[in-house]
Amino acid sequence: MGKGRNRISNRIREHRFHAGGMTQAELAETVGVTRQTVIAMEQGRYSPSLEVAFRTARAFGAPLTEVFFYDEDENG
Amino acid sequence: MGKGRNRISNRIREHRFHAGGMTQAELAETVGVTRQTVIAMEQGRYSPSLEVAFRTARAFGAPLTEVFFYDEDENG
DNA sequence: CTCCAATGTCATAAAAACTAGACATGATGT
DNA sequence: ACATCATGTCTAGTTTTTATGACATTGGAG
Repeated sequence: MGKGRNRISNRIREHRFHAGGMTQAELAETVGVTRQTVIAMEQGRYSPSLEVAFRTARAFGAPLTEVFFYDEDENG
Repeated sequence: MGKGRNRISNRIREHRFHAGGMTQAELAETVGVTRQTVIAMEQGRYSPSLEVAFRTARAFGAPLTEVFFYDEDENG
């Protein structure tokens, strides 16, 4: 969907560090995606599929809504 | 992604009816997607993007995790 | 019965997510 | 200096999501 910038933000990085310094590669394997996907996701370059989002949150033992956020502003 | 069946389930239909009989077409316009997307999503034929999932939940005034569910069984 | 709204299907095509591999850089360690 | 790990970039390709439009079915209302 992406006309302009992404309305989705996340705290993947914080969760990785909080999880004892889990690397992007480790997270990727746990989630079942490639390292590239983790990097792009973490940088907010695109919003992942709901399934990947759920598995990512689950990798941290956190609910999805504590890892991903919908920034609502303007036209909504 | 998507080898076997979908691990994502949802209660979109229940929320639609609970929201005073909101139609699929109305939901589609509120969310900003087409009617087809709502139908496929509601039937669980695929897991939507996180952004669409957030907007869908928001259309019901409910948190994402009350509309979409990650069914974890086997090889998680 | 006829009209219409709501749901659903099918096919085609564009856009976005995701994969795979090569390569660059900064930090850390030997 | 050399090796290694973690991060990040780039290009190119596959898969999935999403759009568009045409059409079938069901149920209710006039």
